[in-house]
Amino acid sequence: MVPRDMSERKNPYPFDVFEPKWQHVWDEEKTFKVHNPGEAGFDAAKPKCYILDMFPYPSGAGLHVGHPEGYTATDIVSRYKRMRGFNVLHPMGWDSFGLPAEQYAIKTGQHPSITTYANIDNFRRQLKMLGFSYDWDREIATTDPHYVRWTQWIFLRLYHSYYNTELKKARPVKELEDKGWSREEIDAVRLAYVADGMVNWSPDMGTVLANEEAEEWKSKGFTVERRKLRQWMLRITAYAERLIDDLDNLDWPESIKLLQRNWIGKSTGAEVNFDCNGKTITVYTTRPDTLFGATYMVLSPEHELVPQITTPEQEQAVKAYQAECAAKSDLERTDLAKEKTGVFTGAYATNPVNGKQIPIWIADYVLTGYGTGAIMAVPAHDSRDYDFAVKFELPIIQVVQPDDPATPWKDFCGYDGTMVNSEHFNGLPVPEAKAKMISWLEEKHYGHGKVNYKLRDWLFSRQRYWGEPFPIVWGEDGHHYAIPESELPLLQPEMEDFKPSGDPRGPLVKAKEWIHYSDKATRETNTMPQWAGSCWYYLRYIDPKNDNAFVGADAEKYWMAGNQKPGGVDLYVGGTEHAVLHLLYARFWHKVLYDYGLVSTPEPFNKLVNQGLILGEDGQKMSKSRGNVVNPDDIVRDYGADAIRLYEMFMGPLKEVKPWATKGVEGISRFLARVWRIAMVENQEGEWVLGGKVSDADEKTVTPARKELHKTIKKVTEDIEDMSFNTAISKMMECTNAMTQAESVSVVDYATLLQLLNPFAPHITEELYSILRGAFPQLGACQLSALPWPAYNPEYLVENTREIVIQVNGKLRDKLTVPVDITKEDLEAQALAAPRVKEFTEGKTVRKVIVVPGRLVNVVAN
RNA sequence: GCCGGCUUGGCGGAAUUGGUAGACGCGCUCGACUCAAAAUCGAGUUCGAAAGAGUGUGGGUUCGAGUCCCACAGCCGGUACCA
Repeated sequence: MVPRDMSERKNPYPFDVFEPKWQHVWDEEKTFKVHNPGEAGFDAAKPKCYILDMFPYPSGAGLHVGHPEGYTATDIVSRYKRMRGFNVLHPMGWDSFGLPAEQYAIKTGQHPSITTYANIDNFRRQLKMLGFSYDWDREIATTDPHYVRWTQWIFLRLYHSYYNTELKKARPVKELEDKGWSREEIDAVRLAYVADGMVNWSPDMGTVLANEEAEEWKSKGFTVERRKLRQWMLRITAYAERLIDDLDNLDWPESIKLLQRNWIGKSTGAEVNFDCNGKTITVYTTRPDTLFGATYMVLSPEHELVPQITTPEQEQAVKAYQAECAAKSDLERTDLAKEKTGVFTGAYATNPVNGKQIPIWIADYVLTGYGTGAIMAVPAHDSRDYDFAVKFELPIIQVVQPDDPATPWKDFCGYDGTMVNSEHFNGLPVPEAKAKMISWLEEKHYGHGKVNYKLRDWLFSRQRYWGEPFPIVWGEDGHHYAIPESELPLLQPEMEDFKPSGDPRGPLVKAKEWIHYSDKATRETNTMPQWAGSCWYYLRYIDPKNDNAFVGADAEKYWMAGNQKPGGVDLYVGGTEHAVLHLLYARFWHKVLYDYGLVSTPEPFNKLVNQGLILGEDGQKMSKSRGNVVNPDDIVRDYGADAIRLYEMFMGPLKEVKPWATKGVEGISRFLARVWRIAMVENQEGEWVLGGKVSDADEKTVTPARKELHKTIKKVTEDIEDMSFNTAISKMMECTNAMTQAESVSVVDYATLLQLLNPFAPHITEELYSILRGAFPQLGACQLSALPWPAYNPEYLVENTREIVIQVNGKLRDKLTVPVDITKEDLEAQALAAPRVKEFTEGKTVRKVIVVPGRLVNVVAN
C-alpha cells in the first residue's frame, strides 16, 4: 500500500462526508436532467443553452488533471446559466473506439469491448466524483450499436451523395442516375469513394495510418512504409471553399481560425498552358504576373507527360532520377528539403507571353498532388526556383522591382513591387499586373484564373477490428454497393484472434462467415477511423435514444438553432490538439447534413474556447516517464472535489498554459474551510455545528461586508460571462475575508455568497445551505441550484468619497480623499494646495494641470 | 524558413482597456494561541538603508505606457518545398 501522507491530518471541513452525499442526491433526483420539446417537464418559455465538452477517449489510465479543467469551466457556466433561467443541455459521453483497446485485445485475446466498457465505468465514476452537472440520461458511447447504426447511416448518406458545384451543396447521386450517368461516372463524384492512393502502411500494426499518426508510431519503433492501396476517401475538398468562408462568422479564437485557414490553404492564381512540340503542359501559378520571368519549367517526377517529352539523350538520367524519388518516403523528401535535386528532360516549352523556348526539368520539389504537378519557374521572384536556378546555373530574369529601394530584387517574393522587363505590363503594380495577366491569358486562351486548396481528401478507412465496419459490400462485378439501412448497425463479427492479418484488407478478412454476404457479394473489411464517431456526437446528445433518426427534427431545431444568430452549440470547450482535424471533419459532416436539411444550422459550434494545457509541478509536460503526472483521484481524496475544481479555475486564465502546484490546492482548501467556518464551529465532541455568527438580524445596514458582497455579485456575474474564473474566485476570497472579519453576518448575505460560489464549489455550498435551512426557515425549501442567480443592489456600490491620485510630472506624490461630486476646479485647487505637491513644484513653474475626474490630477511643472 | 502566441515580485497570476503596477493565492518573516507542534487567527512581504528604480531589450508617441507604434531578443505551439 502507498502510505497516505495526509492520513494524520484532520480534514479542514468534512468534504469526505458530504461530497459523496450530494453526488448521490443529484443522481437520485436527476437534478440536472433537461427535457426536449414535446416531453413532459419541458419548459418552452425558457431560452436554450447548449454547453458541450470534448468527450474523452476512455483510456485505461483514467482521468488526468487536464480533463477537469475544461469540464469544470463548462460546469460553472452550465450551473450559472440554469440559475439565469436557461434550459441547459450539458451532456457527456465516450469516444470509445480506439487503438489502445484493440492493442490490448491483441495482447490478451480479450474482446476490446470488455476493456472499453470497464474504462468507461472508471471514467464515469471519476466524473461523478467531481460533481459535474451532466444530464447522465443522455450519456452516449460511439461503440454502442445504437450509435454505430447512425454513424453508418450518415456514412451512407455521404456515399449516396455528390457535390453539385452549381448549387454548391450535396445532392443525391440518384439525380445523376436519372440523367443517365454511368456507374463509373457516378462513382467518380461520390462524397465517399474508393481510390488507389499512396498511404502509410505499417506491417507491424497491419493498418494504414494517417500522415499525422505515421511519424508518431515511427518514433515508437514501428515500421511505416509507403504503399499503394485501395482506400475509402471522403471528398472534403468539395467543401473547401465553404469551410474557409464560414469561419468568418464563428466566435472562435482567431488563432484557431487561422490554423484551419492555413490547413485548407486557399490560393488564387492561374493555370497557364505551355506548348511543347504540340503537347500542352499546364502549370499552376499564383504569380501569373511574373510570366516574363519564367526561365524554365519543372514537372514533378511522376508527371504523366515526362516519358512523352523526354529526349532519347536524357532518358537514362530521367529514369534514374524517377527511381530515386520513388524510393524516397515523404519524410525523406522533406528531410532533404534544403538541397534541391533535379534532371533536365531535354525538352523545351514555349512561353506564351513572349514565345521564348525554356528548358523543361523534373525535380521532386514540385509535388504531384498539388496544382497540376507542373510549374513555371521564376527564379528571380521565388526562393525555391531561385535556389534551383543557382544550383543548376539557369538564367534569372528580374520582372519585379520592389517598391522599397533598400530591398534587392533577387529572390524578392513580395507583392509590393512594380513590373519591369515585361513589355506592356511594365510599370504596373504587382496586384494589378496579376489581374491583367489573367484576363489576357483568358482572352488569348492561354489559360484561366484558378483557385487551389492545399486540403486533400480525407483517407477514411483503417485496417482495424475496433471501429465501425463500412456498410458496403462488393459484388461480382467489382463494384461496391451499399447495404440497406434496415441492416444497420453492421457490427464487427465475434472473433478470438484480433491480430493483424498481414493482409492489407485488415483483420476482418479472417472472419470468413461474416465476409460472406451472399453468393454474389462479399463485405468490405475496412473499418472507419476514430474520427467518425466524434464527427456528429454533439447531435446525438440532443436525442440519444431516438430509434427513427440520428436526431429528431424538433429537438434538433430547439437545441441547435435556438434563437441566436449563427446557431449551433453555444459553448464548446476543449484542447487545441483538435484545432484542425476533429473540428474540420465535424464541420464537414455537419455541412453535408445541412445541405439535406437534416440539421438547421450551417455550422455546428458557434463558440469555441480552448483550455490551456496543465503542466506538471516541474513546469514540464505531464508524462509517465517524467513521473510528474497528477492523479485527480489523489487530489479528491486529500482535498475534496470542490478544492480541485476551484483550484483548476484559480490557477490562471482558462486559455493559458499553466503549471500544477499542489500547494495551491492547499490554499484553495483553506479558503473553502474559511467559508465553512463563517457558519460552522466545532463543539466539544469535535463535531461541526452551526455557530452564532450567521444570524437573521440586520438586513438593512450598509456594512463593509455587505458592500463587499454586492461588489462581489457584480464581479462574479461579469467574470463568469467572460469565463474569467480566476478573478471571480479572488473576488469571492475577498468577500469571504470581509465576512470572516465581521462581527456577525446576515444569513441572507451569507447565503448569497454561497450561491455565487455554488457553480464553482457545488458540494460545500449545498451542504452549508441545507444546514442553514434547518435554522432559518425564511430560506425556503429548495437547493441552491434551483434558485435564481442573485442581483446586486446598485445602492450598495455607491461611494460618497473617492481617493484621487495626485501626480507631479507623472509621478505619484500624494493622494486625496474627496467627495465624488467635487468640481474639476475644486479638485485642481486642492491638488495644487497639497503639501507634497508644493514640495515638488518648489521653484518650478506649473505649466499645465491635467484633471481626470474621479481618478487623478497630474501637475506638469518645470 | 514561414505563421501564431507568450515574456509583470521568490512562484501562479491581477491591473476598470492609456490613469495608484503587483489584487487574490502560494511561499517566506514576525506575533497570538499551545508544555510543544499542527491547525487557526493577526501583521508584514517588488528591489533598495535612502534618494530612487522597476512590467524581456532598445527606441518612439503622450501630461501620463504593463497597456499604443517601430526594431530586436528569448521561450512555447503550428507548419514544412502547396508554386
